[in-house]
Amino acid sequence: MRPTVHDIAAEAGVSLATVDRVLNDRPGVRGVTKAKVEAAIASLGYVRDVAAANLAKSRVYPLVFILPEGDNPFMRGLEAEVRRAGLHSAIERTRLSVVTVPAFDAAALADAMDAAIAEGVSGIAAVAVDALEVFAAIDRAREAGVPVVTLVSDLSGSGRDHFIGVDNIAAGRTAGSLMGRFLGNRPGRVAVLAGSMRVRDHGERLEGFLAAMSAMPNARAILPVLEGQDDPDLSFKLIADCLAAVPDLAGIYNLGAGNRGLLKALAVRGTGLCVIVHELTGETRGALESGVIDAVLNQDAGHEVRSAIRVLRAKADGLSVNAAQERIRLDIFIKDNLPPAGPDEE
Amino acid sequence: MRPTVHDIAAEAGVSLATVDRVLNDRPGVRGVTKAKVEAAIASLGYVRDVAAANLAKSRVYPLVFILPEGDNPFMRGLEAEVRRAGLHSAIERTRLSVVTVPAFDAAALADAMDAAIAEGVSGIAAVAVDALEVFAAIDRAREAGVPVVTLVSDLSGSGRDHFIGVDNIAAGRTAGSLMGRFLGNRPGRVAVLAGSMRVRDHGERLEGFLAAMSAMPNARAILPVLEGQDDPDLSFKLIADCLAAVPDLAGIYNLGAGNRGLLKALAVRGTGLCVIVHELTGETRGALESGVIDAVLNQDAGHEVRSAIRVLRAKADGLSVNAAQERIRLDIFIKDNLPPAGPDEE
DNA sequence: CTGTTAGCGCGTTCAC
DNA sequence: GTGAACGCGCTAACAG
Repeated sequence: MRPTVHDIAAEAGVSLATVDRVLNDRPGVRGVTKAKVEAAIASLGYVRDVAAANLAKSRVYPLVFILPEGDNPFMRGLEAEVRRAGLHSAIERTRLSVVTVPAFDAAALADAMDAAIAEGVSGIAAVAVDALEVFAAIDRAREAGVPVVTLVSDLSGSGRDHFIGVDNIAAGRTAGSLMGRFLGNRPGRVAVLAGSMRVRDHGERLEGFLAAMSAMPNARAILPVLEGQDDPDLSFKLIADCLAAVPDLAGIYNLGAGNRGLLKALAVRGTGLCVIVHELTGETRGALESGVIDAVLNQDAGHEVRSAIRVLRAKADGLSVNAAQERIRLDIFIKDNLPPAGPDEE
Repeated sequence: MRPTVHDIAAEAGVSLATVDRVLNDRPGVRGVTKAKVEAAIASLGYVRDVAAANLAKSRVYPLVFILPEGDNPFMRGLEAEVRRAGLHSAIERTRLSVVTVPAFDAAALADAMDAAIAEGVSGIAAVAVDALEVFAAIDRAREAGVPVVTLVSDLSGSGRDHFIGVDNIAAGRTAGSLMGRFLGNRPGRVAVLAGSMRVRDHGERLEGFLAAMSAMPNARAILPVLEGQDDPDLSFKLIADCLAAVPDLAGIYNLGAGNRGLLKALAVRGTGLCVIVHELTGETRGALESGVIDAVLNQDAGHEVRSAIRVLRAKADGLSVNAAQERIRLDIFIKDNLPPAGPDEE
């Protein structure tokens, strides 16, 4: 049996309450007493039983996820993962809720954050929009003692406690590297489709992609970036026009959403191209299987949600997080290592 | 607040003990009473608080991992992950131990399993060797009520409760697909290095690799498989000889261990080759960064260990496991999406 | 067959 | 400053 608070109390010659005060770093303990207790803790190798502690506290953690609304499949997948995690909320003593706001709408995001703070949530996870209103809302949360993590798209430089998502520069590099190798010495230019350069993750991916492509042995021309606003219809039009206008097109990298439009355009005329996109969804999975898409770069939404919950709980309790363990990997999927379809769609 | 056993007792008009008997499916309850309690459980939407239950039981789960000994870096990494998971054993009420046995030694593995059963462990995770002794030992564990999971290399057809590892046929296909695409229309033959065809995972990887290569648009000759017995020295010799004897060698796939020998041989003369190997270790990481290796296929040892623990605990409690959640993914790493080096070495 | 009671390890009033 | 006692949700003795 491992040591309990009783053992420590006995070892240190004090009562349970005093041990508890020392353990939770609360006032009302003399320095000498505290030292005695700490010595006992160290010598016995005590580790607190978190489950029992939570049981005693009977504390619940209301956590809110603020996500962009709309039909972006990745975001809807993220939402589904939050709901799924909510099923386990019982055992984890956490109560999860999702709030959706218009995409790229900084004011709406800030409002949602303020509402959450007012409600007294114990943590906020949000897909950050790069705007001053959001910086300010994060600061207000900080003042209110509510931890904030950014999800998928970061806002470094703000007061957010943690970022949960992939290294987007590395993601772009990975795409460029794969594109270069898959194309080999085949001639032709490459097109890049983005959502909007106004969000950080897209900008970072582009940066990494261009760097990797230019480092390839075979120099290759990259067409000016197409901005599809993550909108399927606009993306379709941009790609269709591009396919018509660029006879020697060799590859396409879509670093944003809007895959549906891209795939629709490729269905018309899209063989022989090297196509690399982000996010494994029902659509991209199908296109990977049928050979229309060559590779999908993915961030696991389920991992991200669970990581956000762990981090927010830890921060709410004032604990430190193991950054290495919370790092989100960039998955490379090709037709052959595609995992079986998940419950929502993956 | 969610309902507790007290609420159920009140709702059903019985005592706590009766509720507990029904919940844990223990005898000594009349059919009518049982039905009443079950109705109350359903109507209140009760879900048991596992943490509290474990606390009350103060049960511990002694789990044993049986791994091949020797300097196979992947296996040592697995062992390190078990030790790391052991640090959390406190909170999970699990006591982890590792036993190493000579690699490919079925009798030693069977003995270790019998010893574990005799010790009264509540679960066994083992890297399976494909032999009758092991089948028999698994059956004995089953009779003793001790759940068994196979790790990394499966033994389907045996009585093992679960397999934790990657789909090795898909892994081979993935390697073949990447090899084919990376080589493109470059001419040359491809060599395959294996440990031993006597273990299932190696056989399955080869099968997948050959299938994928033959499905490529450019037909390419594959040299006869080299069996390095997962031994660095033998692997070195085989590859060095191959490099000398095959002037038009274009690529090498190592589907087993022994990467150290392979890398040593490549250091002598190994530029311009497409090299794909398994398992991300300190060695393969370095070779990936320096460009000697083009891709590493990996199974996350940490995930595997944690999955094994979850599955064994569930089986020990007679619970069902969510197979989809426990599936181990095949990671593809290239230079650009390499995660930061982990605590042990990755 | 069913109910009572005493903890599991910890946090938290309250008194002293 | 410090300590005793109760309860979190559940299980397991022991009565009845």
